[in-house]
Amino acid sequence: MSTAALTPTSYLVLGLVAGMGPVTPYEMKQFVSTSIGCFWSFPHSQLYAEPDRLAAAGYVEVEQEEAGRRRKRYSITDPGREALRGWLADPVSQVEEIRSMATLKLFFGALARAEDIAALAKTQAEACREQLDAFRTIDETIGGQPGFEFPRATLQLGMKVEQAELEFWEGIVAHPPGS
Amino acid sequence: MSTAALTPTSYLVLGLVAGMGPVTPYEMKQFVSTSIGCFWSFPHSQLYAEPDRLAAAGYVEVEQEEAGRRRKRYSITDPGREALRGWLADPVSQVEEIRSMATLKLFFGALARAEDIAALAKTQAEACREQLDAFRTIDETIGGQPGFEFPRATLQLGMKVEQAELEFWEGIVAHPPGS
DNA sequence: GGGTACATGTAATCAGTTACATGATTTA
DNA sequence: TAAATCATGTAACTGATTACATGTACCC
Repeated sequence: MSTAALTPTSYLVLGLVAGMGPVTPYEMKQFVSTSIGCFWSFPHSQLYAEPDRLAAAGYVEVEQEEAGRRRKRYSITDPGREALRGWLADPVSQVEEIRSMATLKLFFGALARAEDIAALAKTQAEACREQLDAFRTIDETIGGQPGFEFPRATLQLGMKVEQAELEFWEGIVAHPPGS
Repeated sequence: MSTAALTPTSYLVLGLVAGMGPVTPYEMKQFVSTSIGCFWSFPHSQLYAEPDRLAAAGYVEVEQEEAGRRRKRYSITDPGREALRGWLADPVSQVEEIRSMATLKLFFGALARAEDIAALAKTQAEACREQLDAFRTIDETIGGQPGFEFPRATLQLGMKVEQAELEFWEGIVAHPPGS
């Protein structure tokens, strides 16, 4: 039971275990791919490594199947529930950085050829449109299903941000900087 | 001269060296803190480690002062310029994920107390407002200075995204999900 | 001339990614 | 029953962060 600080990934997994009940890494993987994965993706190997780290810290319990695939199934413990509660009760006072390659390239636009920047902006605008469509599809699929209000809210955020970025890149296409 | 793939940080440093001419890590640090740092921050130790990695790959040259602080000063080479050009000419077809702790907490909102989510939303809205103000101040400082059109454009993106996030969190404050 | 802030770097650690590898189940 | 694919993991690597450590210049 170490006291090592938990990472965002830790809380993500802890939240999944808390919300999904006794669960295997693969079940989490399935769920992630159609939900959180939209705004916080990671390789499935994390879903095998992190639960064991959480178990070592006493935040989850593991039970392994005796036969067949010998799956490991994780459940949250009281300390885990408490840690999750504490994390959720601590509001985030920082805003996240954009940190995108596209923005980085735009920043160095003066070193690029004008047509490269134009292509960048067009490609990004198109990517934003596709992402926006994908979000809308998911949003319609979820619909008004009870119990999904919060995931749905994050989707709304994704759409708002994507819309803003789309407008920005369209603006760059229409009026390239330094011209 | 290795062929290891360059990371985003590599290109960031390469772009700085290309744009600033023969430059020391500290000078890059100074510049970053008032520009790229807004949307892509990192510890200064990277500005000491990465140039040496780039030098090993032949993308930059290093010259060390003989006396005093024995600073290392880096300049871009022809292969480096070519690598940077190639990178800039390759449009980015993916959009970046949100990947923020605040969004993660909102996603798991059903496991939190209602007042925690309210506090989260209020705190985030306030943080967005402050960030927006900071961006506006920088924007006014840069003003219409020639040669800063591209960095300024990235600032515009930051403001658009921040504005969208602000509206979103204000919406959560006004109408909490699942109520 | 001593303290303080600025400037410059190194070392150790580690989370996250990449790549690999194998077992179980389905389907044709 | 062969092959494909689904499911489940492990091992190695490494970029990024954290923490440490020291040197230099300036100011009172």
